[in-house]
Amino acid sequence: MAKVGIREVARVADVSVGTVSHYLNGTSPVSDDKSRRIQAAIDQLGFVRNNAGRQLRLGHSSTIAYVVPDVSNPFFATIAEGIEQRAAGRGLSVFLANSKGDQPREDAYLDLFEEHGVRGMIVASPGQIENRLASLSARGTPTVLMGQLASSPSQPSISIDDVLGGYIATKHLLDIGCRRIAFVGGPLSVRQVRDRLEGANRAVRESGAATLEVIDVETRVISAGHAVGDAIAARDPAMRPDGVFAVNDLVAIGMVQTLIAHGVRVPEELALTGYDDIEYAGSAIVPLTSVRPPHEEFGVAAVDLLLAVIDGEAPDPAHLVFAPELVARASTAR
Amino acid sequence: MAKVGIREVARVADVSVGTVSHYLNGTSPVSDDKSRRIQAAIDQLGFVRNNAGRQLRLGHSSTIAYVVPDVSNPFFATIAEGIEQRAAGRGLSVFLANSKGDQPREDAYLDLFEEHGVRGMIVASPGQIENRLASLSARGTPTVLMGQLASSPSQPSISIDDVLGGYIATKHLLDIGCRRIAFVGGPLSVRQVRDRLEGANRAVRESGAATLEVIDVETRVISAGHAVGDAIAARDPAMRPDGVFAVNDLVAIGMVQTLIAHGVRVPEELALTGYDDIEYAGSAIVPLTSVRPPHEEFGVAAVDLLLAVIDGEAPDPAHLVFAPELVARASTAR
DNA sequence: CGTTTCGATCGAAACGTTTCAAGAATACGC
DNA sequence: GCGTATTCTTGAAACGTTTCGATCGAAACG
Repeated sequence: MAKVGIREVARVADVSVGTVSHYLNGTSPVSDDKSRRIQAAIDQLGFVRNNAGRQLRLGHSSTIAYVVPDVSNPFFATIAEGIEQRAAGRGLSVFLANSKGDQPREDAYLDLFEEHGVRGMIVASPGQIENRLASLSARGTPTVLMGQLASSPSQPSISIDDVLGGYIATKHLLDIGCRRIAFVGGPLSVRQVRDRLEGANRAVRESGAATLEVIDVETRVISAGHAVGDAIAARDPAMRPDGVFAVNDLVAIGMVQTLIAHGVRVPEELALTGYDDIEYAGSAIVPLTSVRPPHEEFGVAAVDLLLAVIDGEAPDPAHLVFAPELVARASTAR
Repeated sequence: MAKVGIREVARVADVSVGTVSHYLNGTSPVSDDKSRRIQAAIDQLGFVRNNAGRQLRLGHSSTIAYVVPDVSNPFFATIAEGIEQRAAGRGLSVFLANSKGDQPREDAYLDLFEEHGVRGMIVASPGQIENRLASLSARGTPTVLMGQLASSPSQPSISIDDVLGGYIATKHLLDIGCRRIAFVGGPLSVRQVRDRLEGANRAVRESGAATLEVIDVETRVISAGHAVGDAIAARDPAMRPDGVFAVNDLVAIGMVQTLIAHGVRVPEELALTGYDDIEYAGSAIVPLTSVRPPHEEFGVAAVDLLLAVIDGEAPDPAHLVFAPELVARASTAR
C-alpha cells in the first residue's frame, strides 16, 4: 500500500498538482477532459486527501469540538444532535468528547483539540473553567461555555435559567394546592442545583403560605430517588411533604417507583415534578411532570453563537439565556 | 494574536528548532539550562504545538475513532469508557462520532476520519458495511467491526453471541415454568434481533413442551413496549403468554409499566426478561431480569484487537465473540 | 597525552497540500 | 489578421513539525 498523494494523481492523470487541487476544491474551473482523467486517476489509485497537509497550508481545520461531561446523558445527546445538524449545514464537522466530569480528562481533551486546530469549541462543564477558556480564546480558539452563565461578559455562554425553572416547577406545585413542599437534590456546590433551589425558595416566599423542606442527596441518579422515596414513605403520613420538586427526572423517577410500591398515592397524596424532561419522563409508571429546557434550539443556538464569535461578530454581552417551560403530566394532575 | 510556532520559541530561548523539538518529545537529551529556557519561552509565548505539521511529518496521528449509531445508548457509552481508558493507556486519543444509524452520515464520518489519518477505527454499525471497511483497510486504515460477527475472516470483528443470549433468556423462562413464550422484537432485518430470536427458537425447540409466539415491533423503544403491553393486557387472559422475552430492556420496561397499570401481575401471571442490562433495568418498577453483555471488557478488548491489527499481529481469524450472561431479578422471580 | 566515546546541539530537508503570479490556449470584436 | 479579453493550466513557494547526519566539547580510557 504505497501512500498516494495529490502529485501521484497528477502524474497518472497527466496534469499538474495545482489542477488536481483546483478540481478537488472547485477553486478554479477545470476542463471536462481533465476532470474526467483526474477522477479516473483518483478512483484507480484510491486517493484520499491528506488532511494534515491541507490543514497545515490552510492554517485551520473545518471542525469544531463539543465537550460534555456525559455523552450518554440524553440531555447532552439531544443537544449534540442539534449541533451536528447546524454545523454540517455550515460545512463543519463535530468532534465529540466525554470528559466524565473529570477535570484532568477535560483538560486533556481541550489541549488535544487546540493542538488539532479546531475552529472553536462548545464546552459543557460542571466545573470552574472560565479561566481555561479565556486562555484558549487568547491563543486563538474561540469557545462557548454551555450550561452555566459565564461571569465574564467577554466569555460567550449559553445557558438555561435554572432559577426560573425552579420557580415555575415550585409555583406549579403551589398552584395545585401543595403547602408542604420538599426540594430533593444536592450537592449545593453544583450551580444548577443551587439555582433550582433558589427558584423554589422564591416561589415559596412569594406564596407566603407554604413551607420548603430540603432533602439532600449526594448523587442525582435513580437509586438516590429510591432511597429518598423509602425514607418519605417510612414517615408518619402527617409529616410527609404533599409536593416534591426533584432536582432532576432520574431522582423523580426513582422516587415515584418506591413511593408507589409503598402505597403512597401519586399525585393524590404527594404530587411530584422532575426536571430536564428526559425521554423516560413521559414513559414512567406515572408520567412525570417535568421542566423542559429547549433541547433542539439549544444546540443550534450554540453553534450559531460560536460561529458568530469565530467571525468576530460576537454579540456583547455574549450570553444567551433560555427559558425552560413546564410540561404538566399525571404526576401533578389533581 | 500572532501565531506562535516552534521556531519562534527557539528564537526566544536562543536555541535551534531541533532542540526545541527534542525537548518536546524527549527524542534526545536536552541540557537543564536549555530546558529551562525553552519552557520559559513556551510559557511566555503561549506556544501550542501544531498537530497538522507534526502529523504531516510523522505520517500518522495518534488518535483512533469510535463510530457508533447512538452515543446516548448506555450500552455504547459504557463501551466508550473502556475504549478511552485503554487507548489513553497506549498514548492514543479517541474521536467519538454519532452516526444516528444513518448511512450517509456514517460514511461522511468514515471519510472524515480517514482524511484525518486516524490510526484505526472501531465501528459499530447496524448496517452492511464490511465492503466499506475492507476499502478502508486496503488503503491503510485498519478497522474493527463491533457488534456483529464479520463474515469475512480477514475483517477483524468483536461481537456478542446474541444467539446464545436469546437462548439463555428463553431457557430461563422455561426453567421457571413458562410454557407460552412470546418474543417481542423486530425488525428481523436487524441482525441482533434475528439472532436473539434464533436463540429463543432453539431453546423452545429443545424443551419440546412450549410454544413461541412472535410479536413484531418496528422500533425498539419504550413506547413500543407500551403498545405491546396494552395489546397483551387487552387479550383474554387465557390467550396471554406467560413468559415474555423482550428484544431489549427499553421495550421490556415499557411493557412492564403498562402491564402493571392494567393489573397484570409480573412475574406471577407473566414473567418477563429484557436484554442489554442497561442502567435503568435494575431500577424499573419491577426490577428487570436481563441479559448482560460484558460491557467493560468489550471496549478494552476492542482496542487491544485494533492495536494488534495496527501492529500487523492480527489473530486469524480475527473474530472475538463474547458470551452474555443472565442477570435474574424480580421480573422472573417465581 | 592521544584516542575514543558519548552527550548536546545544530541546520536543513522532507512530509502533502493550497495558492499565487504568471503563462498558454482559446475565443471574441473589429 | 491583430489585439485583447477570457478561460484553463502550471510550477513553485509556503505552512510547522520531526529527523537525519554533522559538528563540537568534554569525559573516559589506556
